[in-house]
Amino acid sequence: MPKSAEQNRIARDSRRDQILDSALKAFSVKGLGATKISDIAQEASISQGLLYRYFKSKDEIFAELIRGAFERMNLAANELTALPLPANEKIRTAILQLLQDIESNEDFPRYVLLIAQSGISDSVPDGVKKIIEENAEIPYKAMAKIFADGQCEGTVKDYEPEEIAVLFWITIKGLAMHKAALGPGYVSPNPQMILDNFLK
Amino acid sequence: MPKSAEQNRIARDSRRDQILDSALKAFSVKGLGATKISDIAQEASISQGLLYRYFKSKDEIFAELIRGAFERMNLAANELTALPLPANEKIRTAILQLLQDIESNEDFPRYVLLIAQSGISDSVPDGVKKIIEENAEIPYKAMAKIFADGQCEGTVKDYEPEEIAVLFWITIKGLAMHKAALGPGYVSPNPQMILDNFLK
DNA sequence: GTCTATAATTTGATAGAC
DNA sequence: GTCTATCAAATTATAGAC
Repeated sequence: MPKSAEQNRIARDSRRDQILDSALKAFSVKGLGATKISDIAQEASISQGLLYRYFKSKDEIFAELIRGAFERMNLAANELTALPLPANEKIRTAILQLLQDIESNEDFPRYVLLIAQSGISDSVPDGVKKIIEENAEIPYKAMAKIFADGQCEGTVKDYEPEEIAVLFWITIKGLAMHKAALGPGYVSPNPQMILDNFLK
Repeated sequence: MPKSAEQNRIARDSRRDQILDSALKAFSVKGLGATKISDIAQEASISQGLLYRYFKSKDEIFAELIRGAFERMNLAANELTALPLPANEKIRTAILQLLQDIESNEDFPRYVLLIAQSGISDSVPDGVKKIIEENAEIPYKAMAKIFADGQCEGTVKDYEPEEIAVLFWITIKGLAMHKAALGPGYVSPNPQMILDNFLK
């Protein structure tokens, strides 16, 4: 009995995901420019030629990963904003969740690295630049709004909400990169110390 | 009259410095793997061939930059430690100086980026890996000591000194990278807000 | 000291067999 | 769908002229 169209699609998607996952590992460690197509193929345990059945180029794989990273981040930001909680509880929830992700979700620091690298490098493909421009500010604005709400509620420190949001995200990015650089044996910071930076 | 040996050495050193400076610009923006020798030569306005009169390879240039970066950082850490001030004043001095460097010293964020990239990437040359291993902990230990002193003096928050030191450095690194990613028009954070994270 | 030209190598992408 | 073989382009590094 031949495979159904549905089965074919699922198999194809799973192969695609496998390649994307391998590419994420490679890109996050070596960067876009230093990652060879052969690195990705080897990590995915497939031949170099087969990879081109699923993606047209290295840049396309990279763009797909960045797109996915922002999609998840924006989804998370929206969910957080919509939570029926006072601002200080939203902040507590966000920090605990993000620290948890850094600790135990292997892909999370990789995505952070990917976005950090893309924002800095000017040698990313044009398509990716556009994605970054369209999305880079969203998480900052989302958190700035929550911090401003918290100030109205009297629970958040009295600095400019935009500045607090910058501090918030560079702390998260910094911790993710710190873990990526130092590996599993890194000094995991007390979540209360992080919360302390933002809440009264 | 022929140039003296001394004059020759100075001319040679200045050319070397010019190449290193161009390489720092290129590496910090594109990363080690994506930076081509021709990029560096073009940035320095010299031919590709001439570059090889001063450095054996791209890796050698990279190693030289990393070596220099750690040298400066360790020097600064030692000077700070030796300052005849109470711990909270040392911390204030360090933060104000580092924020100032991020703002107005163009090379500073570039060095931060360089070290951040080298710590994460596993495709750095072996010589560089050794330099990183030997030096990576020094700034963390120096600041942890100062925070511990400050706790004895009653001016620093009561979290683990090692954890505070991690938070300190990821904040600095994060701000440097944030500026590098967003360019001159970035949101510059209130220094008092940063200080607030560490001092009682 | 400096450049141009080029050799040698690496790498991205394609073609064709199974 | 998958792999091996191969082409074409890019890149490092060297050689030789000025």
